[in-house]
Amino acid sequence: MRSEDIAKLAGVSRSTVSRVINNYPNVPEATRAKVLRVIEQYQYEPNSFARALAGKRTDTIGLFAISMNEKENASRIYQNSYFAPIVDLVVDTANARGFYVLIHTVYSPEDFQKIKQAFLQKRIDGGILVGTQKDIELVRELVGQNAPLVLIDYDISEIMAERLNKSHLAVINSMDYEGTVEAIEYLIGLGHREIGIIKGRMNTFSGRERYTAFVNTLRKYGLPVREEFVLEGDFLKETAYREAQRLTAGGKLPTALFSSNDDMAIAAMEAFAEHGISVPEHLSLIGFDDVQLAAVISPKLTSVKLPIDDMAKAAVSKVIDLCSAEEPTFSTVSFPTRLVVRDSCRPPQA
Amino acid sequence: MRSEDIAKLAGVSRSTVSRVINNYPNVPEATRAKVLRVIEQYQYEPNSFARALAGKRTDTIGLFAISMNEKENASRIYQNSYFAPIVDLVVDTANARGFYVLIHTVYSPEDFQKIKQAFLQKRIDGGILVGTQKDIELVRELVGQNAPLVLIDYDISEIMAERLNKSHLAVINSMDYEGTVEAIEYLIGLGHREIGIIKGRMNTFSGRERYTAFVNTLRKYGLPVREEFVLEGDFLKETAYREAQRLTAGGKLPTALFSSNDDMAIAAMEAFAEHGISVPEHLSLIGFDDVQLAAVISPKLTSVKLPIDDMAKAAVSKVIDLCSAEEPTFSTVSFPTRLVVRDSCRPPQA
DNA sequence: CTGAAAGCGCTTACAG
DNA sequence: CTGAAAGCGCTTACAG
Repeated sequence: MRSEDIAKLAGVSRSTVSRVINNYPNVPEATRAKVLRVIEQYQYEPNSFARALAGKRTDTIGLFAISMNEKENASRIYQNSYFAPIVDLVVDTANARGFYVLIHTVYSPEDFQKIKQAFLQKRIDGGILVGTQKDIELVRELVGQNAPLVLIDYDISEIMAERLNKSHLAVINSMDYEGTVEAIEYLIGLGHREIGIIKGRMNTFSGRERYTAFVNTLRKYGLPVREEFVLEGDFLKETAYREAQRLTAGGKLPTALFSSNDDMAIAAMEAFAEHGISVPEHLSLIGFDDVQLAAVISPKLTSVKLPIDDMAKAAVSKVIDLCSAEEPTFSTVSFPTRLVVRDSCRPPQA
Repeated sequence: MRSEDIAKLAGVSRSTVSRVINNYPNVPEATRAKVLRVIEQYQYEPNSFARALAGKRTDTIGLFAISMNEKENASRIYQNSYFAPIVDLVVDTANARGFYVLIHTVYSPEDFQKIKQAFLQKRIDGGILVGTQKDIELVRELVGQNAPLVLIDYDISEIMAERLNKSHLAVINSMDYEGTVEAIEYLIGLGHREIGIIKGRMNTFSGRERYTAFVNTLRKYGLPVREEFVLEGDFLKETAYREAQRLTAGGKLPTALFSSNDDMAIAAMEAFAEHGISVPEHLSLIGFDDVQLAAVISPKLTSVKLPIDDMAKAAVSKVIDLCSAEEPTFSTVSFPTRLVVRDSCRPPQA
């Protein structure tokens, strides 16, 4: 069934059928009704490729989850408490607004090509990038294609520096700096003076922000940043587990530990438990993200809530807006975080 | 950059460019190299819509997660321990095989139209359906379009009855019946004679299978199926929590409870805990699916492992195969389950 | 208000 | 081995 068939059946031309489908104003109600009746009767749907080829939008957006180096281990997208909700919310929001979403995971630099291809092949109207390693080169390339692009968790200063801010581009962030400050101040308020950190990925905006905020806050209160209490991390459980082991082996423990995300906090907690160090009795622990599990494990984890709902929804709104925007625009939003106090922190033992 | 431009640059015709792109054999190595060089130089990618329109495949498959009535509550796709891994694995497997995946969630009967549209609009080469409510009418309609279709968790006898088995259709199941039998026999072996169940969704093949297997196994061993120990359920936490409350309120408890999935088992465990009933001391509890959380909570949940990896991968392989199949074919696979014994079961108290 | 025609960027018989 | 031409199913100026 093609538009031509509908046209014949309705006794009009293809042009008119097209006008009805696209809801153009210049067609009399009678004609419209007649055509619509035939369309419904035959359950006609215009071929999306022909439409797109003839200049219409594809009504699909791309969602690219970048997760370098994570292919091998078990911790993948769906188990990643950060990606999973984003995927879900993006799909839902887009669907509700009549868009399809093409989803693709990027595990290696070669996979990046897939993102470019999706744009180049005109498969999508615009795209959302989330995850690590959104190098400025990639962003520049993508922006070069003039395709609407939304970046989740990205340092805007890079974009300003590259003068990319007059493109079809938007950046969605969370206020990680402020959230971390709140967390550290909470620990300090509890009386802690020996505070450690498990770092996140440093090739991530939020990872850097959380670390910087940690350091600055300690300094602000005149507390030392002790090297042996700074654990390397990459937002993944495995590394955090190993680092926590290493920390316990060192003999000396901080009285409180800030973990750059919940997944790592939970992994560290396991490592500690195995060495008879219990939270919060021996060590206060605070996470970031406020994933589902945080409220389920025992002790319940105190954490900084990431406004992931808002971020995902905003991302979809932004791409869709950008798709129909005439002029290049750059915009950026940061959503606030919030400290959720549970049972994993306590004043230090005397 | 269009194929015509490439053709000019390379000094050949569009036909030849097309032949090179599609890797046809009848083009001399020299010509191929020449064209390829230009293509790379300009980073040319053929417009996917034009290709599709001209008869090529779209190289994208659809993944439709059907989850009726779940929109309102918080338990959505990404938190659903069943959907989430499927989505992840399907995307990964498809991507690795060079396919894009269009993802769509279906929350209401109206949303079903979206599935049909995706096919009708020729957006996808084939589709995978997973979740509840895959009514035979929908399946029939979809099959009517002659589009490759893979159903995860579906009663094949319905398909046979409808004579749909000479279509581009495949069904992927798990051996839920056998898995349930194993679980119940394990409980019986432990000495339990008063065994209850939390039912799954009855509009789901696996839900029915698990229930039937439960009933049949009790009967087989001459044990009663006591109505008050049969709790209604829908695979979701909320309902299970409420039903568990109801059970405890009734005063009489079974000595063991089989839950049709882990999510409900965990919810029930919470409800019990609040009433001072602890697992496994007062009540043995066994789940189904073996989700991640099962090994994390305390007590660790004994569960029947669902071969979700195998299922998701097989689903992708199947759609892709069906896409290039000439003749209509029907096939079906069932992957075995496995009982994973942990700490939530114990012989009944004397 | 509405139709004929050109065009979107490919692929694929058809000739040669 | 390779090009000219038709065709895929739409949309959109252009006339009228």
